[in-house]
Amino acid sequence: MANKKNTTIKDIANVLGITPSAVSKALSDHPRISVKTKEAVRETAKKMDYRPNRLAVSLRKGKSNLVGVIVPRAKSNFFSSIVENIEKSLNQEGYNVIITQSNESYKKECSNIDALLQIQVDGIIASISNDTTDLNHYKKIEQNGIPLIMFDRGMKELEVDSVGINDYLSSHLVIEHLTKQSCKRIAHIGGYSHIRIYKNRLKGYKNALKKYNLPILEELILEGDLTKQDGRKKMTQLLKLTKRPDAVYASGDYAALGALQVLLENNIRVPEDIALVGFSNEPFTSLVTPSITTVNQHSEKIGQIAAELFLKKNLKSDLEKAPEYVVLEPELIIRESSKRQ
Amino acid sequence: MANKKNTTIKDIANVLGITPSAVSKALSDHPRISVKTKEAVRETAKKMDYRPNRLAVSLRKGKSNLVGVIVPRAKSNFFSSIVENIEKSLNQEGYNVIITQSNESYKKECSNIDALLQIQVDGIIASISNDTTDLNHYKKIEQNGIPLIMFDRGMKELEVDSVGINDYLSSHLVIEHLTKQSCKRIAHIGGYSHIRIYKNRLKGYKNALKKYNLPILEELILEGDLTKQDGRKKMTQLLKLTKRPDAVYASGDYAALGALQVLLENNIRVPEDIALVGFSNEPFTSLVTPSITTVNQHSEKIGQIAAELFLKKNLKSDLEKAPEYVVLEPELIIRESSKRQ
DNA sequence: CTGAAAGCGCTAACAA
DNA sequence: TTGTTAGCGCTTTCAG
Repeated sequence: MANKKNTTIKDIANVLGITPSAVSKALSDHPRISVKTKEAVRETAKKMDYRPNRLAVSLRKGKSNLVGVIVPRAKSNFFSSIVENIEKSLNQEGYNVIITQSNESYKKECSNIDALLQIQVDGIIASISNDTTDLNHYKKIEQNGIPLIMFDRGMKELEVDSVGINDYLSSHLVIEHLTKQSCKRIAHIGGYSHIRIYKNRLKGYKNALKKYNLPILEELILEGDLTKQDGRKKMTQLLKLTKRPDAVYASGDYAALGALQVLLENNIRVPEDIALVGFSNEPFTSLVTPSITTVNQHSEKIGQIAAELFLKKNLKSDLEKAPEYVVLEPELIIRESSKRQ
Repeated sequence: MANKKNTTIKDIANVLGITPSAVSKALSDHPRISVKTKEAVRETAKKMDYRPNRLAVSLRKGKSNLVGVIVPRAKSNFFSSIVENIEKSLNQEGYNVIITQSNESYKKECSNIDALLQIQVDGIIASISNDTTDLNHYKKIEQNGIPLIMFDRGMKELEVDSVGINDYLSSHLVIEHLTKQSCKRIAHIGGYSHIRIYKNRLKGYKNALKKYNLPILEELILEGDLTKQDGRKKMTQLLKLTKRPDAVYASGDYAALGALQVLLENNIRVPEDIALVGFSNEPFTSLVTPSITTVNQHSEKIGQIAAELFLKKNLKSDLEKAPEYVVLEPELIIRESSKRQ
């Protein structure tokens, strides 16, 4: 913080021979201040390079104009694009955004929340880490009386505003596409099912199999953290089966990438022997060979809507209102890894 | 900010029948407070879920315990890994880190700096955007009396603490390797040379060519923003030459990727016809086919050192000290895109 | 239209 | 060992 003393409202007042309160009012364009004074104040403020002390303003107003964002991983293109759009929307409204990442760790998530609450953010926009099952730290946010908005990964136990895509439908699109490629034994590498989106994708997967008269085989349904490592492990496991799958639908692109690597290492042709579909449309899916079919989640939209939900909640400061759930339509992006024809 | 009134130091004082100042001192473990009082205060503080109001503390102390970080792009693995390590180091010291991204835009960089100064961060750790030539906004930071630390991309005009790798040497490693693959016409897709690191890489490139008795050909030296798009453009341009290069050294992995795409689209064999080297060791360089040879910049180290530089400067609050420059050794990672043997 | 004064929550001299 | 007091910079009633 400044060594060189910043000019304060008082300095301006002294220069102009008026009181600090008059300066404050002039600066905030109070109606009962003469135009002449206002102009004088604004002018000397500029001349003296006056910048209001946000700390003081916040302390006084009980509002920091800071919004905290918690993402599981900032590297992921999906999340970073969401963050970008949250920032864009909130900056326009005069908020500054503080980005933190949990690295998929429950512990880091807790400390992030603590840090944000301590900084006195006006609200938190978050996506839950894979590692999180206990939700008490999220309840702290409510207890602080500030809004919480969730995106992508929510939890049914947490009744807060949220935005995400229709995961159930996503699975339907994937399975529909794979059956058209005449796949019959479709495996699913899923995320932890305590997280709603993964649960819904699993549900959609099972339901779609039924719809297309395919059997649901427990040995083909796996659950993990969807990292590249996890994808490798799960694919290796699937290859050990006496009856191998002829398609793999992974609930995340990184897991799909890991699976692809294992397949290629074992000289299994993709998609001819085993077709592959990922989730999230990370940029690398179009870079690898073969390119990976995946589901686009409209990250820009998600960020924007999350910001809007916060603004709405914050404006009304009506935390008791029933939560609003926004659900976007998924889009299947078909690439080489699943196109047999 | 809290609707439900948070407990303050005063509340605790009232409960215990002592004064706020006694509570304050007890909480900060002041030596001249009785152990009994301290215990009582700590206990009721916990019971009442007391959390100090950082705004008030900051206002009072003239120190926010916030450090701002500006990265050109948060998506890039290089930068996100640096940020991760800055966070890790500074959190340990009780600082919270605010991450902002300039998206390689001068304008956004300015507004980021303004935002950070307004939030009253205690220091800023930044890497310059490609788009930036004017440096007045950085001087504002000094004017605010807080330390500025630069990493990776610095500017010679800015005499501040900084950390990066030996770019000059990096180019030498690259050219040495390429000559060993018997490349004779090595093109360079460089970054804007007003940015020091790109200038140094260019210098290293030219110098190494001389060392290996290869001619410096201006038509093989290009300059741009090093995006994938830019890489495509520059590669296309190089292919139009009557005498094509037999190797391309790009100062960034994204540009290398763009170049690779163009090469493959034109059925040019990599590395047999044209060898390719990138810079930064982004994860995708090992994922594409052929995998891309690149330079590892030790991002973890850079983040950690940047944090240390800040702490040192901040501790001494001695902004006048001569700036410290930390230079790390680069490491060439040889992959398929340049291995001819 | 402008000024006086109180106070947001906390800390730190100085007193007692 | 504890209390008193002033004040960080700003906003906001309430008077004038």
